Amino acid sequence: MSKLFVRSLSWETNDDSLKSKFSEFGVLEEAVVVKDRETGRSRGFGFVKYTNDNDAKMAMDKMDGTELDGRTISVVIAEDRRGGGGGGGG
DNA sequence: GTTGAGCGTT
Repeated sequence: MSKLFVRSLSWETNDDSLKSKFSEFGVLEEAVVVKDRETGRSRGFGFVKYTNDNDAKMAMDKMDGTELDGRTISVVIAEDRRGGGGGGGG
């Protein structure tokens, strides 16, 4: 499993816009843009998960530093924040 | 009608 954390996203960037762009580097298992739960606006960052670890690194290396919707985005390996990790912590 | 560092929700 390879999850990527996209930062510096434009306010107009949506899940579809993000996917449409990253989908060119590999098959996206999930591409979503974190938005405010109240208003629903984009918080400026999103997540992208690839079905292949290689594709993830490719996109991360390729997309990172590029421009999206007019804003230079940053792509980095996202950490597993949600979920305490199956099997209980040690 | 706004804002700008960061790791989300079923």
